[in-house]
Amino acid sequence: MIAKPVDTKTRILDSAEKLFGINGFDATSLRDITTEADVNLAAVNYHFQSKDSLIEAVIARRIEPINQARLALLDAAGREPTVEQILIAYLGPIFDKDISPAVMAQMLAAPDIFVTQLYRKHLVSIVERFTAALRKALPEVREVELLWRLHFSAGAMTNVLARGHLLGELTHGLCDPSDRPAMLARLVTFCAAGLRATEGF
Amino acid sequence: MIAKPVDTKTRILDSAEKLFGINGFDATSLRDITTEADVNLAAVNYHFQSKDSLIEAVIARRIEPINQARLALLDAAGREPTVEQILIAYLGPIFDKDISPAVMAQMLAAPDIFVTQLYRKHLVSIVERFTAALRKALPEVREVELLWRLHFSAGAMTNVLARGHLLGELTHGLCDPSDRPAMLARLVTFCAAGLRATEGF
DNA sequence: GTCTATAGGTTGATAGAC
DNA sequence: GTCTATCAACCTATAGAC
Repeated sequence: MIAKPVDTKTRILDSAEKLFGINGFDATSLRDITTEADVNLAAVNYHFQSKDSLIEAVIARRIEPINQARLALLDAAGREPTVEQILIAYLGPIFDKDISPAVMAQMLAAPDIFVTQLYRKHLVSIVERFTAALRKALPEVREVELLWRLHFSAGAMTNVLARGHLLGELTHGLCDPSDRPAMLARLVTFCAAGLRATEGF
Repeated sequence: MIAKPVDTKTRILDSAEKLFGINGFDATSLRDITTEADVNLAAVNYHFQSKDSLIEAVIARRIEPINQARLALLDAAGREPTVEQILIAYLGPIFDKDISPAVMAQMLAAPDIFVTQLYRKHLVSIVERFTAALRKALPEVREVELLWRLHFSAGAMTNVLARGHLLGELTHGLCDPSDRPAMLARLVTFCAAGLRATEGF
């Protein structure tokens, strides 16, 4: 079997994704990326014009297939999906795809303008679809509460993507972050309970 | 009333905290900080030796009073605190103190070594105390589950600290992130329900 | 303690040969 | 498309005068 040759552009994207995830966008220089990818420094500007555009490209390459998978799962759950089905449709693809979770996490700390831009470009329509589904599944939860709780859920998801791998270490092996399906199940259980919570305590 | 003069060291810490929160650790240069603080560039190295030590100092200055407030609240809740009381003791001080939430969020995206170090230095003993309290309040939840759910809760908290202010904008004003007590109450309700969730679905 | 000046190194981006 | 070479700007950290 002959290894398929990978073109320069893809090699840059792969290396950038890897290094961005480890060290962040700012701390990763174009030189780091081109060295890792074993391509020439000038190639990155030839293919992506600027570092900012490269960051955008790294994210866009992963987020679009994930969004497609999300909608497909939501549709497959039928006309009246449960809270759990909705959460699995939203969260599952992120855990499935060979996305670099760390890159997603880096976005959390990126400047507001950058995050807002990405949200509007890649996420707003998805979030609207899923919010609508949840609204229907949880008619007893007021709209404001629902939106806040979605925000909390997104945070739980991001944190587990960003730092899940440390949890194994910090709990002396008791928690196993490499078991992705189990992690997803736990996250869904947690968020579903939070979304369904009764107000006031 | 005469304004209290603020010394150089404090001015550097204040400016660093502000700028780190907005642009992150890497993207903020010592020049940015000294310009904002209106002090000389060399002063930062005189007072803090290096940029890394400055980052450490910025975080340590805030985290220690918070941890003290946390333990005080936990103690004040008595010998058998409820899940809600425990959560309020842990989460409340972060929302109270005039900490820069954004700086806390930046830590989330920092390199693993840095995060692990900070965790071990400032958080591990606190987390142990709170985990023990929760274990007692939730005897029906297995240890592994509890640890995972704490991780989820921490994520929800961090996300709301880091990006809560965007939620107002993104929900067209429906959610109001400036109402901190309401935000805390919602977060506590959400996490408490998640922590108490029944396994399997 | 505070300053100026600068060393010594990195960065993103580009010009121009092949 | 890919390379080398280089620019101009920026960075952290420090030496040494006051």
